[in-house]
Amino acid sequence: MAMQESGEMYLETIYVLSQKSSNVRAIDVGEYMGYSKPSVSRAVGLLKKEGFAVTDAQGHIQLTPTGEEKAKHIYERHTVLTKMFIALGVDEKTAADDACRIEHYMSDKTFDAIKAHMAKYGS
Amino acid sequence: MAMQESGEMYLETIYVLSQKSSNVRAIDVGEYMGYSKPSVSRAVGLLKKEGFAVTDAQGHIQLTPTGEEKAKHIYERHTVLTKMFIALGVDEKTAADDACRIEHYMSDKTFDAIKAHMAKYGS
DNA sequence: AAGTATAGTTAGCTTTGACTAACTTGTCAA
DNA sequence: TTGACAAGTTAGTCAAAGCTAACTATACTT
Repeated sequence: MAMQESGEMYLETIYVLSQKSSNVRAIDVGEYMGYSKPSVSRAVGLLKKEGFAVTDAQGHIQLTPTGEEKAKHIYERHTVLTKMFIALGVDEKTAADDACRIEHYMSDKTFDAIKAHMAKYGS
Repeated sequence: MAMQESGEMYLETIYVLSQKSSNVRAIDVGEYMGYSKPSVSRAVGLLKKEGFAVTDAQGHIQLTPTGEEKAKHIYERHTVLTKMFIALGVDEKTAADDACRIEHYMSDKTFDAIKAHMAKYGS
């Protein structure tokens, strides 16, 4: 089955945190997202089962190539949509919040059209 | 608590069907949305409890003023977003499908910015 | 070495919103 | 008038994804 919004958010968060520090732990993910430890534990377990992440003996979470690809895919939506909303005059926080929710529900077709438009005319 | 995507979709569907025929029944809503009778029954029950809809003895569903206002609010998102995506070169079906999902997750601020932009430059 | 704090997991609860099966109710036709 | 079909409801199931409580295991401190 296709990944849900929830799984995508965990993937994206792990990806973002990986950019800052190479040691991403479940507790960091939980703090970042405002979720409890068991919720993260469960979600990371699912990501592992689906082949998007692995953990080492120290509990450090890393994305697999597939996981990273997927995370980048989502994160690109996040950045492009945020930029578009800001370009339309929306404040940064609202733009980012909206992008964060919408990014999971937009088809590739529509996103590509937006991306192309932004590349041409976007600030 | 705030209404979820599910409730908004039922409201919107009742609203759209009301435009075509004044007698909207649960079965029509179910067929339109592809949901079973019990799902619609339950959902309409919730809309009634929250004051967004009423039914008469014949089972005809009508939106209350509050319900209609809310439905229009969502439906406007639907039409404006669909138009925007089409203006960006997306095919009609994809545009409508994406709008249908995204409409529930966009803040008023961002939507108003898009609406204003479309009013100025939109086709 | 013992105690404490931190991190992760397990078990079980809750809500949302779908589903099927089975019942009720009302209308219409033979 | 009786039988059948259509519409709606009730009861109970399931999955997703959050939660708390309580357990385990590791690691640091004294």
